[in-house]
Amino acid sequence: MYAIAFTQNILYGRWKYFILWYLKGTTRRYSDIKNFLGDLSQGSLTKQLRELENDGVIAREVFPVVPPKVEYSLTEKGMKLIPVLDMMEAFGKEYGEQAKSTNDNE
Amino acid sequence: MYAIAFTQNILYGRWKYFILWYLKGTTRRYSDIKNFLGDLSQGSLTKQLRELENDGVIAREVFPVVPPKVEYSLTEKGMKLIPVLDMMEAFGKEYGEQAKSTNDNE
DNA sequence: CAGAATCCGCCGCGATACTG
DNA sequence: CAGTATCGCGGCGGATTCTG
Repeated sequence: MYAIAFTQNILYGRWKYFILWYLKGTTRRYSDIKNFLGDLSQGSLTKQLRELENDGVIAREVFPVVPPKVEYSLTEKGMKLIPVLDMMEAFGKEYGEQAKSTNDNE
Repeated sequence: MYAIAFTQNILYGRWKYFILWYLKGTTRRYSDIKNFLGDLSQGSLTKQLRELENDGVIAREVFPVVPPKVEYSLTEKGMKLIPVLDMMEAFGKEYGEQAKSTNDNE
């Protein structure tokens, strides 16, 4: 049961789910991720990315070019989290959408 | 994709996962849950339970007896979250235990 | 472009005390 | 036994500024 705590700890963070979701099956640049998430600051994003990297679920590749270029992708370990995301999305689709029929603020 | 946010919001909380996990397939009393989780205070537990109840994933039944008795159980909606918990547990079992062999930083 | 470093506000959570 | 009410802290996340 404490296995859940381990997983929860990795995913605990406001943007972790979205980052992983966005990296699903693709490699993304730092600016792409930031642009996708939109609302968060660079400091927060970098922090979340570092944590995910430290937990071994995403990989960070730096290209030594003049305009800095850094790409992020899921590791093997990170891909194992996709089923979790899929289950969460399925649940949200079943129960979440109907609640925002005429209400779509924010 | 915002469906994930919906699910995340329901599960966001330090003890939500454990509470749902503990209620999986069973009805439990308030004191049972508290005893199971151990470390948290009554105030925190009640708050988490109220939130879960408000989100419609657990049901609360009060028995009007002299020593108060309240039982909690998963609703149909709550049972739909079990796959998420199972996926998280599977991931944690695969990666969590082996990682804590000799490494215990912070 | 992709950070690092710093400061700050919020609130989630815990501790405590009190109640029916 | 199962709460409610209040207070306070710690830590996450956000905003800003500065770098290579």
